[in-house]
Amino acid sequence: MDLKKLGYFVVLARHLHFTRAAGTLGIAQSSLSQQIKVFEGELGVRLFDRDHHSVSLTAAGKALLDDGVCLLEAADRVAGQVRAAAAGPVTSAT
Amino acid sequence: MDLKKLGYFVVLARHLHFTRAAGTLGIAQSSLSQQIKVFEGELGVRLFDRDHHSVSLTAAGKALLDDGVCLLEAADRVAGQVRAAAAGPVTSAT
DNA sequence: AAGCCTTACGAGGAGCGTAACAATA
DNA sequence: TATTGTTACGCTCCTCGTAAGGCTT
Repeated sequence: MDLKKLGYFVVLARHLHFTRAAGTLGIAQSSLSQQIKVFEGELGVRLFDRDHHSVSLTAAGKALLDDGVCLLEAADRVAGQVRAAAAGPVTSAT
Repeated sequence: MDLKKLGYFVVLARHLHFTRAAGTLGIAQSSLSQQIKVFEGELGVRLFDRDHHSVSLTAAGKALLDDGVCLLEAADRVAGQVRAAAAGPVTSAT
């Protein structure tokens, strides 16, 4: 489970549009296509149904969108807490 | 926040011994040393105090050990749930 | 013709191993 | 000297971008 690819997935899941999602992420659209495919391969699950003119989430994709966002936020929070712990090891209160 | 490096950190934090931790992880000891250093750099925090014959957790390291394990487990759980969602979209009960 | 996703191919960076080095007991 | 952690160097794989291809409207 790679957090980087998970982030790509979340952005794409919100746009449901490779070109725009790639723009948001600041990478090429083809790279996003590749990474999503790799991510699906790693999970062994198809996350999106892509027809030539419509991208939609599969059931697995919907499940991952919910939990994935939480996971990403949790990771961010942990990083912040670690930095805080290093800066000022507050025992309990202010 | 890279989950792979976080996993390395957790194993090292439990062994408090680079050589053994590297053995557990199945990588070279020097590689572990490098990855931990990179990880510390990414977080901007020192995780371990290393003397030549003793490795110990800093305050930040201890904080990360607790939360990091949870994060890793959460990531694992999410992956499992996604696969389950793909296999059998159980609405509520059996 | 225009828009959208995918595949092919090449460049750059990250991760890893081997080897060499420094310090402690 | 044996053990432990760090640094240097080279290799391999992964990620990304550009270019070309195929399908739909």
